[in-house]
Amino acid sequence: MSNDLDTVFAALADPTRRAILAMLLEDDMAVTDVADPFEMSLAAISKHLIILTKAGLISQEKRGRVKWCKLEPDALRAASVWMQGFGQFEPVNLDAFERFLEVELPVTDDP
Amino acid sequence: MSNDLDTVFAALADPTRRAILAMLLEDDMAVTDVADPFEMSLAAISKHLIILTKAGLISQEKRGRVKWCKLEPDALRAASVWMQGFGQFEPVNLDAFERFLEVELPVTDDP
DNA sequence: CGCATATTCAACCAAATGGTTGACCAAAAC
DNA sequence: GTTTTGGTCAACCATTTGGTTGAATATGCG
Repeated sequence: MSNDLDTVFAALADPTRRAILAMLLEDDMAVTDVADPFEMSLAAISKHLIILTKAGLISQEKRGRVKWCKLEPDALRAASVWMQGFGQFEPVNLDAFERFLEVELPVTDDP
Repeated sequence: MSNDLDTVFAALADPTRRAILAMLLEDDMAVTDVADPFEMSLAAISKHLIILTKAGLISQEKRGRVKWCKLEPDALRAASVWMQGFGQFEPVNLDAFERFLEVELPVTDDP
């Protein structure tokens, strides 16, 4: 039984894609600008964006020759709901979130 | 073991592994009993359990010839925290996040 | 128009993933 | 002891993944 959690979690499993999501958290971006800080080819980033789109994590809208990418947090929320099934979480740990921001957000260092 | 988001999300991306986690939510289980409801081989389930262990989502303890599997929600918690960053706020705002925590998620003791 | 820019497509590649079998080892049961 | 049970290991296989290039397709600009 393959549901959309498969694609959402698989999309989140790649550090490049998580870095892209972090970038889109700040603002909508064109594909070329998303690709800019990464060392890989534009085609590779384009593929990552397609994966994120199929997972519903972002949406892409073409205006002119520029395709704009926009964060769509609803899919993340769905995954989060799945996790609530494991309801034994302690409340969200702020320290962990801050550590995430320090480690994950500087996308220029991303492998 | 590792709380790396890569391995945690990759582990969660497989429906068999999510089903295993759901089973372990009810109680600790031996490897053979985990494998029982699935149609695949015991070796395949054993591999899935190793992946879950490496992701830190479960732990395995051998008592006698039986290896017991136990849910370890810490890694899930880390992933959940990561997702909260996207689900709740448009621009990441730590102050707002902290305020949100105080209002919406009052700290309680370990359940 | 002619050319640059933005993005994808197609073919290819190496490595990882998810599964299978059969041999193997340790612990328990008879 | 011998056999059964619990579980992993090793080798293999098919498919997917993440990346590369180079060509192709639009769109905008001078």
